[in-house]
Amino acid sequence: MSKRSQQTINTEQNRGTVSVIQGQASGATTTSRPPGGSLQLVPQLVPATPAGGGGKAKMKKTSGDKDSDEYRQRRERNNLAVKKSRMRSKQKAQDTQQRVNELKEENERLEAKIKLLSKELSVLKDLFLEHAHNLADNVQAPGAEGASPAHNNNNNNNGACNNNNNSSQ
Amino acid sequence: MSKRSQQTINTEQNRGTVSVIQGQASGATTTSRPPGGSLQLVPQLVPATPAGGGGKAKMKKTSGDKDSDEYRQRRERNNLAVKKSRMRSKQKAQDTQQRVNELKEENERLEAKIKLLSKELSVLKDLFLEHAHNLADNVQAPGAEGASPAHNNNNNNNGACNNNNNSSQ
DNA sequence: GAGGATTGCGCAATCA
DNA sequence: TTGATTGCGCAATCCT
Repeated sequence: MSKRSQQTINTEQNRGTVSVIQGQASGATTTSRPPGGSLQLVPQLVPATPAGGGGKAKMKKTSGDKDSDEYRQRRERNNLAVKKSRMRSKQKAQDTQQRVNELKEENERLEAKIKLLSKELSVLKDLFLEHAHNLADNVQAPGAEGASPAHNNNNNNNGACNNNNNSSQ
Repeated sequence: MSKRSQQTINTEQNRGTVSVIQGQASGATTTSRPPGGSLQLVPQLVPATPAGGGGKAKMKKTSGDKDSDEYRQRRERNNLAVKKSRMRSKQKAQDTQQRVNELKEENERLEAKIKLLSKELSVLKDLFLEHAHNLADNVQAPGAEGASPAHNNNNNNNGACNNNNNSSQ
């Protein structure tokens, strides 16, 4: 992650573009007060013109700082890249949000289905239980011969297997 | 929306304006730049006046453009607000992503549950069907004993176990 | 090592 | 008026 940025609000052609880098002073939030002449903390200056010596900074077109053709080209390309990147980033965020919505819907559908299945299951189980009871009752009555609850049922049951399952919600 | 912020592209005009890289503190942001010299310390004032050319430089402390005290204060506050806003934005995006993950997990759980319930239901239904068939068989062939493979149900019940399984969807 | 992709940051316009 | 958002450009990195 980058940290330092420096924005030079300046302009081309002024040969004096300088960037100052200031170390971070945490906590200092005060408004900068122009001190009479005392220097503040550590601001380090970085001369923007690497040109050697105090003379003329003469940058070639292909390497000059700031106003060279190449610089502008690079900046422009970067600006483009930045735009593109941000666009995609934004798009992605949007997609993610959409995904959340879809998943939420899906979840609701699934929950509903679970509810339905559960109800169905419950009904069937009840049916079974009821039936089993009936069998048991009827088995007890006649002369038992080692009747097991599940098999060999002499079931005289007259109907009584009614169950209404209306899964209503 | 905003469009033209000229930070750098503005051409000519201020000739000494320098920008500072400030870490985070709001402190000194201004700089002056003696044209040619090597900079070592940072005077806090901004020497270059933006209104160099034809305008009148009239900067009061409380309304001047660019270098006024108030301006700096406003900028600083805004920078702070921007940071805050971006932080929140980023946090939100992160949360959204997290939400997606959670929902995905939840979905899987639900799907698994559905699968389980479906299986259970299917088993019960089969059981039911089998039973029903047995009953039918025994009703049809009362004379025979030990006709059905699994159960030996002597069930006089006339079928009639009505099961409504409305499985919709 | 050149060049696109990201990212943090400050500015300014705009919203609320 | 003031904080919150948002688009934009710059520069430092990151990543190919």
